Amino acid sequence: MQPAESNVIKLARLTVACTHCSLRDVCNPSGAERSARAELDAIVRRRQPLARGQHVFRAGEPFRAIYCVRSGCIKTYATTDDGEEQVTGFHLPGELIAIDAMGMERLPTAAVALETSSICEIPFDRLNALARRIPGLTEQLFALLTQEIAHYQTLLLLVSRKTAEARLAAFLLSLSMRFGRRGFSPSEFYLSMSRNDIGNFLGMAVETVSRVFTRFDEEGLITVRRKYVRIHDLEALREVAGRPRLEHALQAQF
Amino acid sequence: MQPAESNVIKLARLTVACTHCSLRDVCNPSGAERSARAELDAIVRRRQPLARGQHVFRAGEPFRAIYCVRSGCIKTYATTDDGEEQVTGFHLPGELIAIDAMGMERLPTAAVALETSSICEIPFDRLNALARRIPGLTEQLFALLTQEIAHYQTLLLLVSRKTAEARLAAFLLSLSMRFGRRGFSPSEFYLSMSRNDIGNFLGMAVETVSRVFTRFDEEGLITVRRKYVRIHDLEALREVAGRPRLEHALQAQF
DNA sequence: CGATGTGTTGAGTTCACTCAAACTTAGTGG
DNA sequence: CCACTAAGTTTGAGTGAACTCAACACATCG
Repeated sequence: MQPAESNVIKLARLTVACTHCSLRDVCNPSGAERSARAELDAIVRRRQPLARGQHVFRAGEPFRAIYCVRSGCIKTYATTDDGEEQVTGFHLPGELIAIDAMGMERLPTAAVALETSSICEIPFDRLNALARRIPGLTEQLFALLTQEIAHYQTLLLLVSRKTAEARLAAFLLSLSMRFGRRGFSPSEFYLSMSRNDIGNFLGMAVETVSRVFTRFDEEGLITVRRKYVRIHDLEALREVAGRPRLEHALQAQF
Repeated sequence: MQPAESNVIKLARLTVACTHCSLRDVCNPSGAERSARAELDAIVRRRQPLARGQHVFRAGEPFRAIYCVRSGCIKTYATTDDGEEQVTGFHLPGELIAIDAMGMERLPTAAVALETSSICEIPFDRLNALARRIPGLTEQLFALLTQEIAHYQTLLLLVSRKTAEARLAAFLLSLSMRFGRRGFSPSEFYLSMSRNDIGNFLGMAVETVSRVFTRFDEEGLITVRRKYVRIHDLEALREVAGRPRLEHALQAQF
């Protein structure tokens, strides 16, 4: 009984991951969606589920494939020459990782599971071969890369122009939206990343992350208890996320 | 006499821009460099020189081409919903702009000349057509995009983990390296961007930019007078650029 | 030669950091 | 099963780097 039920859950989650996958509408522009989708499916490989703390890949390894998260949560991070780490993203089911390595020899970032996670592997050479035959696929890959660039532009703006409160609000809104889009609750979820990871990602100290969480809780915007988060006032959170840090510099722009 | 001399200079600069262009080794991997280069040359269009303050394009315009800076300096910037600006880069001769729009409908960032500048236009549809015939070109375009992503990862790390001094030192080093690579002096150059632009780009107030410049000058690292900069101690500057901001958070990583 | 924009310098303030300690939870072995 | 440990989180106190506001200096230009 237990195994059966767990299978049901797994299948449900896998379906979610597939129908909401970032590669889902890879072939929409061209008419021949059906066959293209089938071909894409054929080259995708399911990998063994990863336990918390296991790496999908490490920085510097040769780049061979891109990956799609099916369930769980994957953290990606870059390491600098002087050993510093910068968390570059948290990836939920349906989202792709290692796309920042397309066209590179080696992976610039590492990826590690924050909880038990399952992923799909899409060998890059086979994807490339497919792209040569399917019109529109290359354009879709370009689009994925430019979306990645847009992600960094947003993040940069967030970190350099916004207060700690605005950053965390934006972070929660981002998670909410992405959970919602994938069929999970947008107002209630568990944070699989530590306060340390959040702080690193948003460029603030762990203590500040913790303090801002409690402040939001006290103000009634959210309820937070450790990993659990419930968003009460989405609109107020949006208002907070918009608050700029450099009032002065902004005035000077106009 | 004057016109002739100015022509000589112009030609020299153009040559610099071409032999050091980012698209220069676009076709190296495949053997047929020569013909590919010629074909690429054929689709490149020279545009009228731009005066200071003139836009190459604005955010939201339909994306049709990527551009290569031949001379001068181009600033790119993103604008958010709430009207805030984020300078995303300064582009020197030989560097490409609008590559963050490849595969998008519309341009996400705007580009404006900071001084009299000349640029090349490479229509994207023709580049795509070329890519279909020349093996390796698509991979090169992917590489350009991932380099752009790497640029943002670096910038993010810089803004979120480094002190104001480290940011400005890194900024100067970046300019120095890029000028040097393009055949200009790596130790002596003019900043065509304002303090405001620098501050915006690096996420710090104008006054701080100014103060750090004078501090570097007093310490003998550089000589700075308005737009003019001369780097005296490259190694010391590298040392400063490496200084992290969050000593605490970093220790917690290990 | 004022005018305007850009850059510099000074004074005071504040937000987020560091250091320190207490508390909570999850995991481990007696 | 519970004490014990380790890791992660929260809370408190004090500090400092970078911000804001304000005034001044310098350059460019009609």
